[in-house]
Amino acid sequence: MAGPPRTTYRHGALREALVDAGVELARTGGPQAVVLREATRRVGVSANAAYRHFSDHRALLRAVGVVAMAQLAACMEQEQSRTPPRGAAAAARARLRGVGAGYLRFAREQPGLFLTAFAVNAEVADDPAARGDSGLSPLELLTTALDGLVDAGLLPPQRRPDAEMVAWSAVHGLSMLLIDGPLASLSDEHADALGSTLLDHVEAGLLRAP
Amino acid sequence: MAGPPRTTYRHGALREALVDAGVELARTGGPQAVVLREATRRVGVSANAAYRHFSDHRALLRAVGVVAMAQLAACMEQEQSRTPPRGAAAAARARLRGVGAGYLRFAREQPGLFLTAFAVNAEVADDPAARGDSGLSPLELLTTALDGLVDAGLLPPQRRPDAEMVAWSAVHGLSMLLIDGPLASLSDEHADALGSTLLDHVEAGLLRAP
DNA sequence: CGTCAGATGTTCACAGTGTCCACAACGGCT
DNA sequence: AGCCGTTGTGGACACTGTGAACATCTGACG
Repeated sequence: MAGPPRTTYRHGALREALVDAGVELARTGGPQAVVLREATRRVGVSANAAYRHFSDHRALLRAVGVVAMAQLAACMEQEQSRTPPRGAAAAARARLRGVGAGYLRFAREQPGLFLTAFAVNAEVADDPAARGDSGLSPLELLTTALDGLVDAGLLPPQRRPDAEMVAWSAVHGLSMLLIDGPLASLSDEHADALGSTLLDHVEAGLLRAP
Repeated sequence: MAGPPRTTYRHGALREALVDAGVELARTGGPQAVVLREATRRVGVSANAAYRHFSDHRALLRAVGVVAMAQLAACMEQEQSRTPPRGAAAAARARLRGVGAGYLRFAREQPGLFLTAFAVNAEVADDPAARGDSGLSPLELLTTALDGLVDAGLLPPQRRPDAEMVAWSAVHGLSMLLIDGPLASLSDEHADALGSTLLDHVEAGLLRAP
């Protein structure tokens, strides 16, 4: 007499499923598109079910942001391991370059996720899950790369303080301008070239004059 | 016998009033806070009245963004006229510095408006109203300053291409990081110092080595 | 093995938002 | 005076986030 047993009960991984749905929404539509009800709809669950796993709509957005931040870190690491360096100094430079290149690439290839990561940046930055395979957050990857440059004797110690903020500002700003700023209509080639130029400038501003 | 004559009819400047209300909302709450119904409520008019002047909620937001962009330009101009320069070369440098300092100051002092201006950046950038007193948009102010540096012999012509994007990226990125990024909790003093350091780096990266 | 508490999902409900449509008032035109 | 386009109103709808009460499942404990 009882109806068919509900398949939605005890989903088992509702939280992950909702985050996945949210990530997909963010990927295609940015932070604005990650709407709680739509995520539950995609998972096939009632809207309020989400409230058993997230206190808030914002909590869901934050969880999506954490995933996005982790993917950013992964993208940076992937770019770092692209060209195996030879020589300690070259390796240190390549690691910084990888940080910047990965950042820019992620912003171009996944603008929705990129924006989502930074829409909740302050609340996500130090989440233990917002890390890449190496266990480092994007900021830590940058910091590590800069420390490596100091160790290699390429970055004068007196220029080390706040260097991450200067470098980060540059790539972050360019990313924003490329995503929906005045540079949004640039071709991929020009955008790549501009990214390269920008990274050159950053290095020029930081590294010890040869 | 007819009811009291309506004061809301033929408002005369409803569009401006709605934009003003929207600006106030954006100022205190950022782009998210500029909600159409609240703006009409503040003006004392029915919600649908807005649709006689804006096709869309987004159109209202865009109008607010234009005002914000104009205020950004004004802030930059104000900073430029702060310290009267002596000597052509120093004047050229001061103009670039003013561009960057004004940008950073506006982002710190009016984060809501700053974010609103860039929330709709692509649709606002070339609006004729998004200008300061000099009639120049923020980007044009920067371009002009850089051209001035070339004329003054301080910026090597081969480094001129894309220089605005490099410079803009730096200040824009720092602004974002200061507003709701990992630098949001910085004291004003530290933020100012960091801004100064960043502008130093930008200049160092651009200008001809002495 | 039966029962009961807590976890998890559902339904109902409400306020708030953007937006559409039909209507009303005003004011300048002929 | 009379008409018509402009501007504002009222009501309605779909959608969102969110709270409260209810239902169902599951694991722990007797």
